[in-house]
Amino acid sequence: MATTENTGDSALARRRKAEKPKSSSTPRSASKLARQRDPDATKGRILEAAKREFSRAGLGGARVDSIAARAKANKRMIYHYFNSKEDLFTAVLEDSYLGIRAAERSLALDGLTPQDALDALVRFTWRYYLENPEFLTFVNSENLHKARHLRKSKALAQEYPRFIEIVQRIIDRGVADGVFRPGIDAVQLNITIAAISYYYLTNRYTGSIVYDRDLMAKDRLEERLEFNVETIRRLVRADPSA
Amino acid sequence: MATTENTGDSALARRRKAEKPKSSSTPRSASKLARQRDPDATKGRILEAAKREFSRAGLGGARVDSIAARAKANKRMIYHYFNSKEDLFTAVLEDSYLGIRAAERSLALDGLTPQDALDALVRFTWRYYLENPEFLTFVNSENLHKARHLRKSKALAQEYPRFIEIVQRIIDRGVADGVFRPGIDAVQLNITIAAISYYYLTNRYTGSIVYDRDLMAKDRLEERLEFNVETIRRLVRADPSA
DNA sequence: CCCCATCTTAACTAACCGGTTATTTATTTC
DNA sequence: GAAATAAATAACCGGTTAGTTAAGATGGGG
Repeated sequence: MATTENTGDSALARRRKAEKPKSSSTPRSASKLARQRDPDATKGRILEAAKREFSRAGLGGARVDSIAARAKANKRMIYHYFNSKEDLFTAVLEDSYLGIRAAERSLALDGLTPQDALDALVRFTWRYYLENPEFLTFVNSENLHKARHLRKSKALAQEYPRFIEIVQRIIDRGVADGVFRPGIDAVQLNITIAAISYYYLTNRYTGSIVYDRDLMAKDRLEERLEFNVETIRRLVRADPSA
Repeated sequence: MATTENTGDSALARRRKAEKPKSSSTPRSASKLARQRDPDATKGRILEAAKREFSRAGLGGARVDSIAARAKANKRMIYHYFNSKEDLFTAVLEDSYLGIRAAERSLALDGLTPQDALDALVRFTWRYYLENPEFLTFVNSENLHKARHLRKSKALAQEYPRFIEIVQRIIDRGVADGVFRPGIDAVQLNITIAAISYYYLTNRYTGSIVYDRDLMAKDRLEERLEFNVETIRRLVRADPSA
């Protein structure tokens, strides 16, 4: 669990922890019920609450009042810090995306053999989706809205190229070593690695009915992960003919 | 295209076409603006309109007024025939599910070699999702709601067992012939076949941004389909050791 | 110590939305 | 052909929702 380093904190919360023991340590009047001011904390609580609410019901189903209540903030604060419901959704999306990328970078795959690196990436993807199911909901929601928010996000634009390079490097090393077959497209492979975990987990409810098994039972989850590792191994394996 | 036999008609519409030249062919008073009565047609129009509206915006985002307008029916008719928005969604879901199963049955895979049958199933799955994108939206929407509607549907309960048998039979034949490796779980294989098409197509919008390519360009689609066929072939292939 | 930008709150509103009521009109039944 | 039934319509309702107003609280800078 700790391996993915996901603490449930938003990127904003992470930043705050690291950089800010600034706001004078002992608030003068911690007396009574008078709420202390802490803009960063308020903003952070709103973002975290929004994450949960958007995850629960999607962009359309989420209620701004619920977010405010959950964040223990006044609704006006949401509009003060995030301008609109859609902009708040965009912020959540960005934070979430940066979260998975940060976790991915911490894997240090370059130190592993190509096969181990690929296995590790498959296992990481599975684990991350399993432990952060809201990420799947956001991606679904965003696609329902034709990526309207993602398209406008400048913050993420620079992340994409770096991201596909991870898989490309593994493939290149594997082909050079002769353990992977040549000609594998990095994008197709990456999509496939995501797909086999994503589909199983995002469709956990209908899947459990259609296939008449509890897809989320512990044994079933382990079984699926091993199946996925095997699927990708076979996909990249060099043909024994040569 | 015609191969999947999908005409865009609902199951209800299909039934009506086949069984009902009953309602006397020439309506007596087609005069003026007086709206003719046609319960089946009205119900069918509502279902079709609901399909489009739910597909556009999901259960939460769909507007009952929009459905009524699109169906050229009075809103009250929706409640007359379908009781509630949620029941209407359930009806759409059932119709959609029966649609893909009907198309699947018409494939007649038992007449093919195991390898050809599996290829055909992969191609069918891809084509069906591509031509009926609303199906993907419904599954997503339903999972966001934890399969609340699907669970209650009696009409579909009997479909599920028959459905997994299709893949199981292909596997059994392939293993018997020695072309497939033994020990492949039919459910895992089926999930994987669905996953590699589903993920690519349902995440077409975010995917096109993240991977910086138009995933829906004609060449890209063909490329992906062939990649998927190859992925499944390698997954089931008997190991050359024996 | 006081000004003033920033943070925070409660109350408000205009539009929307799922569902209903009351009524009319067409079709079937006997 | 009258009574009964089913289909269709328009107008309406109560509750909800995203977003706003206006005013007060707070605290850092001068």
